[in-house]
Amino acid sequence: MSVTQTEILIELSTAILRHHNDRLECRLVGEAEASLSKRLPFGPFMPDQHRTMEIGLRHWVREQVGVDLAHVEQLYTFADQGRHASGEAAHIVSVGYLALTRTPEQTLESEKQTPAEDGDWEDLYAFFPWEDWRQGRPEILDARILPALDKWLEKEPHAGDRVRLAFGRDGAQWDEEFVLERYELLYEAALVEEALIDQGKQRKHPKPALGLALHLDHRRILATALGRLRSKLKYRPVIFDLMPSGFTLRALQSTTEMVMGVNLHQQNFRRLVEKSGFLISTGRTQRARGRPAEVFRLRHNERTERPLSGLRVTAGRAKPNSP
Amino acid sequence: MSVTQTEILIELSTAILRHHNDRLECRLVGEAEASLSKRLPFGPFMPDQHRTMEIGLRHWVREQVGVDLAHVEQLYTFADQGRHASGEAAHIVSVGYLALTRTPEQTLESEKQTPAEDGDWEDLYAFFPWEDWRQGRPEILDARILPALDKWLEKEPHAGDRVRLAFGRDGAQWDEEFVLERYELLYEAALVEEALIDQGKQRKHPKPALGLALHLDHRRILATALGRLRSKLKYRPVIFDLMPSGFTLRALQSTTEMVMGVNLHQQNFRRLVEKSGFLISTGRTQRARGRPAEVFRLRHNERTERPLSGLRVTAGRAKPNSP
DNA sequence: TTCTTTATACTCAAATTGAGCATAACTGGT
DNA sequence: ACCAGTTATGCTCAATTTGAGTATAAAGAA
Repeated sequence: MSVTQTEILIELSTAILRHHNDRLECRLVGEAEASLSKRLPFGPFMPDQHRTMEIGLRHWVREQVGVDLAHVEQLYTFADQGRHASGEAAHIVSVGYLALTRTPEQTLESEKQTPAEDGDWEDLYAFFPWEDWRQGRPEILDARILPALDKWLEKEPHAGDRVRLAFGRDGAQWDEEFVLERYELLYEAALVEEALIDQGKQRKHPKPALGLALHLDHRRILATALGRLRSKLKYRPVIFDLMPSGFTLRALQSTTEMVMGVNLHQQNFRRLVEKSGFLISTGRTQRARGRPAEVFRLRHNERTERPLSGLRVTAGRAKPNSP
Repeated sequence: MSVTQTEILIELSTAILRHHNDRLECRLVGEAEASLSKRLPFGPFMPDQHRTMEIGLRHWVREQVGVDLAHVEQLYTFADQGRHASGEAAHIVSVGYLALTRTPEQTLESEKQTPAEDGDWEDLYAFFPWEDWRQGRPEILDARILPALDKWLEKEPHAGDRVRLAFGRDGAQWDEEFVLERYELLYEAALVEEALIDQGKQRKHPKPALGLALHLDHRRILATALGRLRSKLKYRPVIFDLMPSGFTLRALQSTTEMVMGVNLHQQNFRRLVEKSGFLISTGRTQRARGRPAEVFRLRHNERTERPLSGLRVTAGRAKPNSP
């Protein structure tokens, strides 16, 4: 059995997320110079130096970013032709990872300004504005996305059902986990900038782009990351890997809402969390504007491995914060 | 940024599952000759010839196995050193896939003998006897696995909590999704044959092995596949990709039980499925020993993409079939 | 006919979920 | 000190879902 003709190069790319500045943020590297935008932290997998890919990944993250990773999870391996600049000597296979990092410590209201070392953390929803339903249904959906998809569907009617399910039309429910499916459809319909670039077309901005673009397929990896995280929240306690050691229930809820992109019923969220038994009260209390809140911490925080059951949050019919 | 020193070779390996002969079966290839046992269907990824890895995978499956794949899903990419025979020129990275294939058609009770072309399909639980709880708690657990793990834990006490959670001891629930976690623990404790081989130790059968071994890390891929399938059943309707076009509710339940490794409450299963709205009755009926059963088929079977909601089966407290 | 077997139909209580209302404990302004 | 605004926490209640049975229907076998 003969061997590959083109040399294969494995690129490890990581979506590193954190909750900071009251946003869900993603770490980016690279100067926003010439050609295209930023990229995820990444580096080649070098089997001679790294026993496993995760070790390699932690190496690159340590080198490019100065953060401790709380949770690391392999997402998907992409090897599509055409997603990477062709004409290169090697064929690039890209292995995407999701990593979560804990908020340093109690971000007090007073010191919200970003410290200098913070480098390049971008609001995750800047890449996917249609995924954030916390203020209600995003206008961009009805104003631009669905009309554009409808126009595309005239040429590609076979995709009608996929659009219907991914974007929750005609009775189908909006499923917040289908982040990747939605992004892929927008890519296929050439509504995101990366699609135009991959097709070699000029960037003739007929309309402003849908969300910020990223290098190569990095936004696809990011979409996979968000979808996976949203899904995983429901059955594994990964949300705590975004929290500092002590936190209020309100902070936990905000983080959850940020990830899920929807608002939750506060009292029911409290009931859910208390019943789950994950948390234990530190005697402390934290004060802000209203009544001071009890500060909790994770029970089993000695163990890094905690394959427990997750939070089972559901979007429910909670009203958006504002009109 | 320089390039890898060792050449990288990507191997695509697929766990192909089907429900046949009243078993959940996995397709194997390769003569059970010299060194080690069978392997999963596999082949190298050749970027010059296959635009995506999935296309490459379908190519190898078509070449080695003569089945139509209903569902194909990428599982995980393994690149651990030491899991593959070292000393080779290239470093092998192994991308594991799960594929489901539909039972050809109504397997009548009368023709249960395996046709000749059936080649090499092995009972999945031959590899993981501790995962099948349909006849009640497998004896192998208390008879051999847990005692051996306890002995191992004396040397590696740090793994105590992982064992507790994976194998459901001291109040922890047995979670049928933790197939991979359990297999990895058995590997680390050197209780499966692959571990001995990877350590270069002689095969000095002190005790019979735990389950059938496979080539390289193929059993790990298979464990990943079973765990993923068990998990996915609960939120996506993948079970139907193991069914023929028409089937009775009892057949659907049996397949589900086979995958989950537990028995379900028949009346509640029926209620669940009916409420889900996936099925539609063909007027037909199928008879066997008792009252004839209605034959159903999937509603949307025109579409291959059906990101709908899944079955949410729970193990409940159903009693095992027999003592 | 009378068993035996399997399918299907209902019932019922316990648990969970979705939504509110009510109260407590602060801050800030007057 | 008092009041308005804000956030946390406690509790209730009805609708739904779940777990587990009991009852009945429709075959084949004895």
